[in-house]
Amino acid sequence: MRNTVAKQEIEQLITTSEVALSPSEVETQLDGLCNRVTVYRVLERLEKEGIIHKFTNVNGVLKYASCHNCSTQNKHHHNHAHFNCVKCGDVTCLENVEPSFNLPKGYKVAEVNFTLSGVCPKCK
Amino acid sequence: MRNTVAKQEIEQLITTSEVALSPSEVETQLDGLCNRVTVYRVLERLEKEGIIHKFTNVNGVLKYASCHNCSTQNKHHHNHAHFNCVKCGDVTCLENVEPSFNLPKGYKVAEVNFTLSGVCPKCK
DNA sequence: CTATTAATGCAACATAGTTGCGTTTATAAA
DNA sequence: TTTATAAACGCAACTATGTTGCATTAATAG
Repeated sequence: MRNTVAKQEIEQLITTSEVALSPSEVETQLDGLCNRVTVYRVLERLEKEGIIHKFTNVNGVLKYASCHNCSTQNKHHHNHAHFNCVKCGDVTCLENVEPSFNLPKGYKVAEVNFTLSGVCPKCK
Repeated sequence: MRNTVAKQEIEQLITTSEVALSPSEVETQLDGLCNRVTVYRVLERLEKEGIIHKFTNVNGVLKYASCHNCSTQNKHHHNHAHFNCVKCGDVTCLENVEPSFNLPKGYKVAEVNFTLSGVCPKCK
């Protein structure tokens, strides 16, 4: 992947952000640095490279966040929980929260999307 | 809520369906019985009445499914898992699968969205 | 410095969901 | 049974989100 200006800026934005960002939020924060389509494409590529991960919030909105732990492990996985605050709207990774569950036989799980909504500590 | 034709048909569709349905899937199956906007509005009302529940699949697509267990309990809750098969595309309720997890202090959970993707027993 | 091709911008399109408003119709009351 | 009322509906228009094709630009290897 080429080291373009758009890639640098978007990667920095996501990795330094406290909260997960949607493509349109990224676009807004870039303030015209690049085209809307480029935002989608760069985010897609960053995710393929394993630099960031994606998931959907409780409303079905696509969100991206950076990985902090996964790079140190053998296998990348993003099965941790995400929290969607209904007051401030922030979506954050709860990297240490992994759900446990018992599936019926016959199901083969590839991905886990575990998003909680409610009130975060800041808004409490 | 008035007992309209659209309400009857959509309620029956959702409750008899083996899989969760999106608004557009409902619209297709109704085959012109009512307007697209009506589908959204009826689904919304059915959900408010607690007859059906909604959630988003792994791709962020809104899905509706009927409640089988919750009406017999004191409190309605839809914290069970949903399974999204990547082969057939079906999204089904796993009504008996509830995730357990340990949240950090300060978070107050209102809703749980727990969607697994992978291969279902039929497609295995 | 040059060639290659990844990356971008633009325009156009597709899908999903929402809103306002005039009309229809289920339901309760006369 | 008829009538009044407001819920429910249809239509049109709009916003947001995401995608695709293609010509142009620019990062990088040689």
